[in-house]
Amino acid sequence: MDCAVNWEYKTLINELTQGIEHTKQLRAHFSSVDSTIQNQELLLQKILSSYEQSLLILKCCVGGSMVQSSSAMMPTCGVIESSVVSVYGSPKSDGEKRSFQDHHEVIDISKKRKLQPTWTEQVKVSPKSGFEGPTDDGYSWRKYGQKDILGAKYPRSYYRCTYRHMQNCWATKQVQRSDDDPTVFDVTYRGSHSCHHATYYVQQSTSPEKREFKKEAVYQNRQNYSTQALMSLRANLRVDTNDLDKNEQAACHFSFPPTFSSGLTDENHRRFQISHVDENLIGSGYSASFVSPTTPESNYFSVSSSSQMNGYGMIHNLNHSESDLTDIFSANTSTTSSPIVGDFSLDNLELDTNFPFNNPNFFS
DNA sequence: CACATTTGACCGCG
DNA sequence: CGCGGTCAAATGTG
Repeated sequence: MDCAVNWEYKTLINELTQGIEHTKQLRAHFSSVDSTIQNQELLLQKILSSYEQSLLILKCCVGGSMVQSSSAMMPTCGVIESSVVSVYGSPKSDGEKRSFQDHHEVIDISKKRKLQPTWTEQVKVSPKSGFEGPTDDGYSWRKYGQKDILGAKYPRSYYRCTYRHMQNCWATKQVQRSDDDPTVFDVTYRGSHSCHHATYYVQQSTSPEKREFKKEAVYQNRQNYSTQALMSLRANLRVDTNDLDKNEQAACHFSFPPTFSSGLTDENHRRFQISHVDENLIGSGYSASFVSPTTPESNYFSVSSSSQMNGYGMIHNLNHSESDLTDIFSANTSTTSSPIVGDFSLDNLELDTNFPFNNPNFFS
């Protein structure tokens, strides 16, 4: 399947290009008075994300031979390019989708859905917030259903990304109030965002009451997270960030690429943690083991047999499988490529920038 | 009018 | 066949 190889190749190029671009931006930030630490962290995360994805692609492709992976990866590595994304769409409606629905692909859809990484967190809301549910988490969600669940006191709400159609973002989440503690909501996320709208609080399209909801806690969470993420990055990415903390001023722009672990949102907490799991799972050098600190009054995470707990008392339930890779790839770059910067050298990164990324022959 | 939410119907899976 | 997840028409909201 040539298109799969092609996709992998393109994605790889794209990711590495982004990595370079973001690193360059980061370098600019280091010498900029206007740079905030958050900006720098964001960029670092983007960079890391790009390299992680590239690594994963390489592992997928090299590990199990390109030919094999082509057929195997096509569905699972989540081709979310606009031309193909409809595969993941509703089994009903949309003539566009039908063109992809030969027998194989129908199976793939179902597989894909199942294999999408899911993770659960418990979000405690303060009673004064009115028990409306967990606040917005930096993404725009649109409710598409509600169900009474057997044995549960409260109905479960289903949300999908507002930008599902506009940006082919297939992230969904389910919110269910805990039976025991009505101030606690179980939020199950499925799939990761490929949209560009994972903004802070700027362009919220959620309802006003939601917007009001617990922003401070989330914000604090993000801040803490960012710091931790930065620490981890320093440890894991081997980027020389010694000067990072020195620049503290603000020039905020958030336009997150739909990469696996970018941005400063809660959502990205989760992604980092997933990547940590992937490391164990895949046995790769996947090294982003971010921890997600939290404040007692904000988010906390549930314990279960499959949970991971970090040093901050934050726990994630991660239902994962090898095909978590899927999501990494499905979170793929809808950011289209930034230009390759020829004169940039990543002195502190252990990456050969002379690598012939643009040479298709490398992959053949 | 353009969104978002609600809610009953539908569908696939176990 | 029941349950959970999703769809989509109806309704609500700004």
